[in-house]
Amino acid sequence: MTTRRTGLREQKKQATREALREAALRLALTHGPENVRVDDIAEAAGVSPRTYNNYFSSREQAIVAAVTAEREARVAAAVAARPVGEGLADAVVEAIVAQYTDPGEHHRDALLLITTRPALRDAFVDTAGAIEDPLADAIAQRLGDTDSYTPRVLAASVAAATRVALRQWASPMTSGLVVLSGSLPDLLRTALAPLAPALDAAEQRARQHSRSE
Amino acid sequence: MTTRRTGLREQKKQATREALREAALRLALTHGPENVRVDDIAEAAGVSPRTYNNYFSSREQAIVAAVTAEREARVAAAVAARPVGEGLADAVVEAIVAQYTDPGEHHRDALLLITTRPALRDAFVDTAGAIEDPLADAIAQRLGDTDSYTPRVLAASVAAATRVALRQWASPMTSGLVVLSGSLPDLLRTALAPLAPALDAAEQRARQHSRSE
DNA sequence: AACGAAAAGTGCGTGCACGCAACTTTGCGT
DNA sequence: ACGCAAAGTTGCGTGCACGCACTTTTCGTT
Repeated sequence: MTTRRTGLREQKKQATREALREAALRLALTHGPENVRVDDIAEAAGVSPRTYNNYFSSREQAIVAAVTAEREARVAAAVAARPVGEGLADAVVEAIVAQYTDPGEHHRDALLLITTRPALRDAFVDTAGAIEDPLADAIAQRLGDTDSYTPRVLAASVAAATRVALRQWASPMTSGLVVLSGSLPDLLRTALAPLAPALDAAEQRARQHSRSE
Repeated sequence: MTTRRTGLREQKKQATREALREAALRLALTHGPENVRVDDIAEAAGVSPRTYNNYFSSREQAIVAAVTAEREARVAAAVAARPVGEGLADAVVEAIVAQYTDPGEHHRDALLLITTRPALRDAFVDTAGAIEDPLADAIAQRLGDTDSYTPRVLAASVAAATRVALRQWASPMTSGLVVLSGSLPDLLRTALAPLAPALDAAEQRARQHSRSE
């Protein structure tokens, strides 16, 4: 046994996953989300309805996945790729902002749809939780701390702050008195700022720890 | 109009809610969670199945609620009740630990059941999210900061750290090599510790701000 | 090349969540 | 005391999530 997760299998699996989420988004855009049934998505993707449910556990999840696909892995990779001289707080913030910054906006209409419907909005906000585990690994790597809860707590907090920013960004900008939400990168920086002291403190402790042993 | 949320209505509502969660827990304990249908819970509580679903959106939620009822409000109240001289980080940590520390363990068997079944375990861990909004209000109160995202981000982070602690505590203590999880208060303090710098820094900023205006 | 185990896909059946549209209860204003 | 508006309850119908058992596909091994 060499590498479990070998080629053709995983490849087809990813193809099916992509076909499903693309079909879900396309149908949601053309007919409106509430007029798309699971069977339609499955049929459009060429699989059985039961198989659809092996990949996504809700219609909203499938639709939103077309926009947020693989973001969790990219965030973790982005953190790992940051220069070692950079502080942990900056590294995390920049990595997240980069991944949520819009690259040309292929999905402009999709995002409009998502922010419009509450159910999709919720599903979209919840995707922030997916970065938690990969991010915890990346932070643990940076801190050289693989056996305490600190990386997990920090990653969970970062994910939580990201959720706050996403919810604000996607929320109907309460018309009357309140300001209309700024750009997503600005919101993310603002939401993540309060966590910087915690991230930096963890880094300090990690340094001291590695120096003393 | 004085106090919306007047007496008899809300009273009955709470009574129904309590009847439902008590019934759910009792039936789950006697017959096992997977042998309890929604209709059974509703019937035992004396309401229609449809009404059950107006209160809880899953069987697991109802069962777990019997143990975690009103915890969110109590956490917020506990934070508010802490002496003003105390640092924010200490206030929050002590408030949470106090609310999750077991008062006599009425629910010992219930907790055993919850930690045993994965579905119940997940629902239990998720209840930590409920403290987010009330805690945000309490923190905003303490900081005198009602218009920035900081309280919401801090509250969300605290909730996230709490989730980490709960998950660890309720997790099957992977038999073999890994240590068995410590007491819940200890776990909570450990999980919340990395956030102390962020909480204290926010408090510092709040003080400076109020001094300069 | 053939075989056997593991993994992915499928069909079926069951219980459930939730929108909707009555209907009943509560409580405030007069 | 009365009546109306708001809040809560209920039954119905629809689509869905998911466990289970079975078929098909993939892939390492001999």
